[in-house]
Amino acid sequence: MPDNCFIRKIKNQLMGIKARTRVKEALSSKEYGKELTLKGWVRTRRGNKKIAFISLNDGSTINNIQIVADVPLFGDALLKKITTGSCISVTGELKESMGKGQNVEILAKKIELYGTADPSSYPLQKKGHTLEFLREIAHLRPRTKTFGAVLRIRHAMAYAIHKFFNDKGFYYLHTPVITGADAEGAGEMFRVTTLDISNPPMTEDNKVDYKQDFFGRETNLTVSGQLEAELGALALSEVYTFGPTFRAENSNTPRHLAEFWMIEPEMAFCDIEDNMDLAEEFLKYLLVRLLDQCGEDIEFLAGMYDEELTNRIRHVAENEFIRISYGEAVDILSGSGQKFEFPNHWGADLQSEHERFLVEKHFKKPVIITGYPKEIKAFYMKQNDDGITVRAMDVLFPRIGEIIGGSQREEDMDKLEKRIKEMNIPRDELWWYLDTRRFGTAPHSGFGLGFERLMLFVTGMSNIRDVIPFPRTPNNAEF
RNA sequence: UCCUCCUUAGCUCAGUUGGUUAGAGCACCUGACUGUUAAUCAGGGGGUCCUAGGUUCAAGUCCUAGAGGGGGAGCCA
Repeated sequence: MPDNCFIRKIKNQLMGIKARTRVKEALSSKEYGKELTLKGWVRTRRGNKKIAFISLNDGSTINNIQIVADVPLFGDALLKKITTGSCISVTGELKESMGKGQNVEILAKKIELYGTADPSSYPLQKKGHTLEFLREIAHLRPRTKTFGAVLRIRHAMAYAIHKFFNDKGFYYLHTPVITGADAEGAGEMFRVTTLDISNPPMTEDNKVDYKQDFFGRETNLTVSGQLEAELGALALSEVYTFGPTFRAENSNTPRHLAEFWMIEPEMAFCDIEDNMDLAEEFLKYLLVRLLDQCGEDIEFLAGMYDEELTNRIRHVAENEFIRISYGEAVDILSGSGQKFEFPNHWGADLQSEHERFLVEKHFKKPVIITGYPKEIKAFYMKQNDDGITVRAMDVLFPRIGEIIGGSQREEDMDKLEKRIKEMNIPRDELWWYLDTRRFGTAPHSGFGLGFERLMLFVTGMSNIRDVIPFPRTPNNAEF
């Protein structure tokens, strides 16, 4: 019977990696006396003439492992080069630690220096840095505890999203990143072109001649995969997308990115109630999994940035979401006695302050609001019989506001066409979308979850630029 | 895009009613120290006070414009 170590060796060989133990594995091992090889980046080195202590991290866990090096054995020259930020390989014996602060350590027998990091120019110090400063060195910030934690959580959430939908029988649909449609009206778009923008070909009536462009037409980066996801749902029944999304809005807020990731499930034979059920189950699933799998990282972020983080996650995971109509929300707001900067009235969209009041003060739970006036929502949303509201739903979370926006879709060809006309949407560009209503239409629903909004909630970070590795915002596309 | 606050050493910041040579902590460099825990102790080097104008005998400090950043708002996910 092969032991775990043997299996790991085989796995590592398959991956083309020489046998190496990850820091996470070493820290939880009790095989004292065993010789291990660890590789990683140095967080700090301290000590005296006789003995040196090196904190090593390889990103497998938030915790560092302590390497103990006998100074005479390795020599001053080598140890002096092992500074914060340098990369080393250490082979040594796993030991119970004599010192406080860690259970195990590695007594080094061999140290190989892969890469030095000049201490006078390496920007990361062992002291804490502000998040604003770290944004300027986004190429190095994954080496900090905070961003290590955030990126591990980001991975865990992305994986959990795929697992949730896969286990429910959804198919992952790859919708296009480059789109020819500018119909959804979800926001300003980034143009995609290979034309020489300083000297584009012109038509006779002095307009840019996109017929000569790469695709023979105007194209943009997608603002949503929803319309294409509907095509998938009306064939495979349940699909979801999970991909990059682009908005060229000049939004300068801690909640907006020009490039972000969105998850959009779309389900045939599904009404607005089923849609809300799925959204709630989905979010709770992710939170439970998060607490189960990312405990140490969450604990660190809670201690560092947000004392209430764990409680808030648990509270949302364990409580029913409140479900109210737009009309009820308006009544609660006007009857609340609360003074708002922008007083609300029926027909106007809810302001951030209104959403926060409902979620954080009035209900103290996530709230799902449905039945918005059709005037303030998109053309594709299913119209209610009252003729004035649509089956939209917004899921509002504490701290971050709208985390999900969705709806039951209008499957009736006549109603949909009428709405397209009323809202002046170019019908010709949507012939393929309308075809699904011509041929075998079906009731269906879906929603969009902003991945980074979810990340804000689960990490306790307060700026969306700190939950994506390389944020793109107005005036910033470095790295 | 609007409102508001900020920008001084590598980092985080102090700098009085405008007044000599702009400071601190950490980091860095040198040295000391036999098990450290963001090690400790002693010493040292380090400045385009965001940029450009202006007011003044004198500007880090006051005024104007611009750039960058934070927070709030709008748009939204």
